[in-house]
Amino acid sequence: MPNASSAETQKQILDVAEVAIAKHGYAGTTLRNIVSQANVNLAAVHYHFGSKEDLFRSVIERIAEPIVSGQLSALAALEESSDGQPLSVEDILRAYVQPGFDYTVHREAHPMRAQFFGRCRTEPEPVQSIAEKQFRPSTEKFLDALQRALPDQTRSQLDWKLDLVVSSLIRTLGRAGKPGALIKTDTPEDVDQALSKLITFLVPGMMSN
Amino acid sequence: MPNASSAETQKQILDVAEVAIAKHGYAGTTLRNIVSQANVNLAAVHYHFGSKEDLFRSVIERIAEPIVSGQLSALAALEESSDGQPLSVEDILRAYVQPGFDYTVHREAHPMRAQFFGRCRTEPEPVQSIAEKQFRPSTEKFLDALQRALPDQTRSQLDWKLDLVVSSLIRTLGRAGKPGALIKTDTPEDVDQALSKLITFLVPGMMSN
DNA sequence: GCATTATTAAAACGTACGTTTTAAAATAAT
DNA sequence: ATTATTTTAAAACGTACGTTTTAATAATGC
Repeated sequence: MPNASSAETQKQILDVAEVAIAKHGYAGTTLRNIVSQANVNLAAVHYHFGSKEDLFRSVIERIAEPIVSGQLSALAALEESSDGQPLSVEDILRAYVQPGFDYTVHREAHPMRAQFFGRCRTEPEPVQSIAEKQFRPSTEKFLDALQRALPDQTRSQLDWKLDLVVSSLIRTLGRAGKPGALIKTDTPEDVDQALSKLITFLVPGMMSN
Repeated sequence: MPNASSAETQKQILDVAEVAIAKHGYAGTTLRNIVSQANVNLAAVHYHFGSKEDLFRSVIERIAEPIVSGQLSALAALEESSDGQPLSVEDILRAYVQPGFDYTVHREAHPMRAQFFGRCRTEPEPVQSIAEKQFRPSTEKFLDALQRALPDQTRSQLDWKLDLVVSSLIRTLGRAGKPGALIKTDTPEDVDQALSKLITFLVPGMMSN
């Protein structure tokens, strides 16, 4: 029966691990570095999570969940209010991209979170598979929606196009604040404008055949 | 005065290091793993390159050079044959993307090369800076060309757009052969068709304002 | 209160890392 | 041919890794 301080310890480890992995990658992140920043004992990682890889898995799951459920509910809300008419590509992409923007820029989330996602798509196995597995349910539903909106495009075409949308989203979020980036500051106006520009950049390519 | 076998040793180290870093990242790649695969002595790395970081620098430089010079000569050829008329966005993007396709898919280069580029844009410093420095001269020239072709767009807009083009290029190359990827096989027809589809996807967004 | 469990703490385990050192072998120069 | 130099080889250096073990402390159940 876990107590309050146990949950705190776990949260501190997860918080620090998330940023550390985003900054230095999985192999470049050491447990000793994590526990030092988190002010917990080294053995706590194995006690609460089992191993370094299991800790990584927990970090990914915790991060992905709110984004995936945000995407799914945004899509559901769209379909709810459309009364069976096909959705526009722009609306679909917005629903897909918006939660990532919200959770990495607007809200409490650490700005390093986008960097973390970028790493999830380039790190060696099993990191890639673990991350992809987390997002698959959402990806499938959005591909279905895109297929209905763009019936003259093949599924495989939509596959790689949506994959490039994700690449663009991650890159945009990860470069926020850096010189030449689309997102200049983290003010809501800046972020909303950036989101619109990103959508404007992506939608025409999505529709072109 | 280096001899023939010295150059061979260096090449073997560079070849193996390139693939290893692409697969496992900088921190995940060990010198002992490299020299074991390359059949050279551990001390040879420090003797020929100085340190692990210097080796990494050498790998990046060797890979970037042919691509950058390919991009620059393609752009120069375009401007040569256009007699001062503005270039089309499609032609510019083709000149920019083509060398990457050639050197990572068509030719002798290892298919892991695209993965390597992807890593260069996400790995911690100083890796990112080293890589970006290699491509900057080409990037600047292409931004100039895009600015002439799209005078109604701001430079900062072209900045992040071209950056997303690079992201899409790298992602497309890195996923070649995997399920759902744009590049299905490494046959010239497949690759050329994939390049055209990628350009078709990117050009409209590049022009939209 | 006492026994039991859950959690933290500290130390040590074996392994592997990047690097340096020392010496041997191969190559080039005179 | 013999010196001088370059390159390879082997071993060791100090450090740090993920993990395990052992013990102490804090919380819970009866």
